[in-house]
Amino acid sequence: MTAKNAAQRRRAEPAPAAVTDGEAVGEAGLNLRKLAVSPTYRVVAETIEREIMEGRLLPGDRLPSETALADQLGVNRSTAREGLRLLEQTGLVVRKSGRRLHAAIPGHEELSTRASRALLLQKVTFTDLHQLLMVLEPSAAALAAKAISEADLKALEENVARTDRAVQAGESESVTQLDLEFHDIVGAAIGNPAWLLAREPAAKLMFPAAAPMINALPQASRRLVEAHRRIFEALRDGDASEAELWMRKHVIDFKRGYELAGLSLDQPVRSDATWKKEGLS
Amino acid sequence: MTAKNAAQRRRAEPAPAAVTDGEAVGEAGLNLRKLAVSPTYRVVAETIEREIMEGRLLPGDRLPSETALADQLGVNRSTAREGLRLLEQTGLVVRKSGRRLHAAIPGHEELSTRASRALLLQKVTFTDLHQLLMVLEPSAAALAAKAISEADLKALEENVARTDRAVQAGESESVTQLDLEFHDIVGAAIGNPAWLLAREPAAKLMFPAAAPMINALPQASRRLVEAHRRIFEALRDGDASEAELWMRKHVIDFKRGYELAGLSLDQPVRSDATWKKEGLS
DNA sequence: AAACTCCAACTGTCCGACAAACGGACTTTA
DNA sequence: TAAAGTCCGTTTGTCGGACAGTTGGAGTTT
Repeated sequence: MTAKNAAQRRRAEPAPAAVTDGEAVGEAGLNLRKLAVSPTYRVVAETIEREIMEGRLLPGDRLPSETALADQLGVNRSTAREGLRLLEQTGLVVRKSGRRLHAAIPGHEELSTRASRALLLQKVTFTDLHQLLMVLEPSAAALAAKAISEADLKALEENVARTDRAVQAGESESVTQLDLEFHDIVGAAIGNPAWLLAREPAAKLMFPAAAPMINALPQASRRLVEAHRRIFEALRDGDASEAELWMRKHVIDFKRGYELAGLSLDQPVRSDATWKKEGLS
Repeated sequence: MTAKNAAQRRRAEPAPAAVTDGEAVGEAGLNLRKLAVSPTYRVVAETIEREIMEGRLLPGDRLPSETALADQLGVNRSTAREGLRLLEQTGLVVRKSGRRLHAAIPGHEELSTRASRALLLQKVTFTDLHQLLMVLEPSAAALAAKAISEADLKALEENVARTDRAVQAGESESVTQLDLEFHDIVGAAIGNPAWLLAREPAAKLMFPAAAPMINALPQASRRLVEAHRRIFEALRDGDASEAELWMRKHVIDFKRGYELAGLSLDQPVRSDATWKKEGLS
């Protein structure tokens, strides 16, 4: 073997794990601190996490093999693995090409998926989502007008074209998907990660929730395309207030359509499509 | 033993785990699908996750013991554990009273902590955060004016008083903390989980980032208290536009102060205080 | 009914094993 | 010589089994 049995000397000693202190005592009196122990696997995770947060492990770097890691930290491989599983879910480590683990920074993709899920469980209503997006989306359009790139414009144009076709064909599934994509592109065009993170979880729930509406009200989807086109043109021309205006109309219209389709605004939204193919890979 | 060796019959058979299919083939041709396997521990996690998402496991319910779980799913306890670790990080299961695991719905607390961390790693700038909150906070104030509860009003009033004292005492640490809290209360007052989730990660980073400013510019913190007080009064009186107005002033002023204090707007924000005591428990 | 005792059931860790997949070095072929 | 093919050491995924320390209750005593 290479250099395996490094810190493994303490034989089978299931000690209550390391000690991460709670808080120092506020006032005078006893010099004790509420000592809180974390299970070792968490300490492992936190250790690696720190390595990444503090830049000693850069995104893309390969992590040590499980055995090596366990060895360095002086824990059993099983324990180290549990720690890795924690990080894996956080998105701080990812599987590149199947096996090997690499350090990474969690993208908004993973975060917003989890956030959406949480919102679902918290029984957000359509009204809740709409209230938020009613504020965010028009501003997003305005901001995007100043910052959008050629590439994004092109993507938008194509999106509008495809949405148009999907509407003609009456494919409600595709329409909602493309609708979501349209708004995502606008949001991303601002180039502000915080913004993206703020809108995406809600958007992911609200836009797909409208699938039934597309079926019920054919003219709704036609208005949708119209609005998208106007927004696209405004963005192309760098006309912030026009973009904002149409986006606002669009979002308002969206709610109206939802109501007209007989969908209840204050019921918790259902998930459906969102989760179908959402494997963690 | 009770009923342990249930599905354990297949002896040590490290099969490549279950098969969660990729996507069906789009066009004609081969009837194959890109088959993607997930490791068993993920399948375990996804299974339990589904139980929770679909309401068969309600928040608060005790999960089966690890052994029982492993038994039911026909996997080894170690594997089941790894699955649990995934869920643990997601917040879908929590430790109530130390040991036993209970189902839960992830609160905005955990989500926004992770989101903030991600934003840090993505090197968000102060400008980014401000751009978002500049849109969200004023609207939040306006919406809160219509919806705020007595309890929240009381909390706000107290917060303002304490902030006032902290400013007098020149405790910049407390001031930023209280500032953050003030805005959190306003955000929460709307009673919209989606809203909370949207603003919190950014708020958690932006407001604390101003600690140095409080020290450098004493009058800045005085203006801060003044603004908070005005906002509180407007909310108390149900005056939406006044609340919005002052919140907007306040947020604008915040940025000005930041600049005047010589802090650079387009540098990635640093973490500091945010992470110090952020253990996962 | 409240307080106390005690034990079975759990969790946290560790050890050891092994099949399958992967990655990279080495060899053969065009 | 570069492309294609082969082979073997690593590494990951799973499994089985063990054991110390805690904990939640059942059962008992006050």
